[in-house]
Amino acid sequence: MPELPEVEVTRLSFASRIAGARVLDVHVGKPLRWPFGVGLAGAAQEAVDALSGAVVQGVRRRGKYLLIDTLKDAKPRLLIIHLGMSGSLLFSPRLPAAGKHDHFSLLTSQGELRLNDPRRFGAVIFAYSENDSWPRKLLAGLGVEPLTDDFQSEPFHAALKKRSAPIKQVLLAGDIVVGVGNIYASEALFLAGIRPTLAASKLSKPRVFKLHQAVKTVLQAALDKGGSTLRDFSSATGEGGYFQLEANVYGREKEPCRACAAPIKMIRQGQRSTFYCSVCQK
DNA sequence: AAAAGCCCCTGGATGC
DNA sequence: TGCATCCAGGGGCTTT
Repeated sequence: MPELPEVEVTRLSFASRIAGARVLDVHVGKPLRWPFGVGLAGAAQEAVDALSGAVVQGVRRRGKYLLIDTLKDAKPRLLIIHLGMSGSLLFSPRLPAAGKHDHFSLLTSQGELRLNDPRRFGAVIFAYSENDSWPRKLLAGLGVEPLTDDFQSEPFHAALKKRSAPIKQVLLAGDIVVGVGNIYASEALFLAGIRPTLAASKLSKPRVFKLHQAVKTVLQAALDKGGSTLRDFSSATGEGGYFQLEANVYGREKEPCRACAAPIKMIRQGQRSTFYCSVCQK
C-alpha cells in the first residue's frame, strides 16, 4: 500500500500528538517481516525493556520508513516502522480491543500507537542508533528524498545514465530516489510522457528533467490529497486518502486515457503491474 | 555492479 | 455455496 505520500500522511497524523509521550508498555503480536528485537542479543525482551520509560522526541521519515526517536536516561532509542504492503498505524488515547491483524502496540502516556498489518510484510525494528547494523543495512542504500532540494535533475540524469533496466523499475528500486512505489511510478511516467519500458540510460536530459518534475508533482499532489486509499490505507486518525480518484493510468486498464481517449494498457514488469498510455507515452 | 526472479503472507475478487 | 486461481500499495535475498 503505502508509498511516500501515504507514509508521510501517516507521520503527519500522529507525530505532534505522540511527541513528549512516555512509553508505558509494548505489545508484540505475530512476527512481521523480522521478529521484534532482530539484531539484538536479547531479542524482543531487550527491546521492550529498553523502550519502557523512554520519552518520544519526534517522528521522522526516510523513504518509506518511519523513525520514532526516543530518549531514556538521556540516551537515544530508535523505533523504526515500515508499513510494507498492507500496514497502517492508528494513534489514539482510546482504541478498541486489538484484532487479529494488530501485531504491534506502543502504549504511551498520550495514547496507543498500533500497527495493523494483515499481510505482515511490514517491520518494526528497535535500535539504539541509526548506525546499528540493522538500521544501517536498511537505510544506507536509500536514494535521495524527492520532495527536498536534495533531488536535483542533473544528478538524477547522471544516475539514470548508468542503468540499463526499464525506467519504471529503476524508479521503484529506490536507490536513486526513494518513495516512488507502484502507483506513483506509473503516474509520474504518464505525466512525463515516458514509456515505462524504456531503458533508463536512454532518456535524454530534457526528458529526465521532465520526469524529475513529474515525480515531485505527483508525490506532492498525492500528499495534498491525503494519499491513495485503494483498499485499506488510512492515516493514524483513521482517515482515507483521495488521490486514487485522480489517477491518470494506475488501475485504469482498458479505460480511456484522460488526455487522448486511447485505452490504457497494463503490462507486467518484475512481477508488478505497470499502466501507461501507448499514445501519450513514447 | 547491476539485473532478474523468488519469496514472505492474508484476503478479496473472479470464474467455474 | 464451494473451491481454485489470480491479484494486491514492498523490498530483502539469492542467483545470474
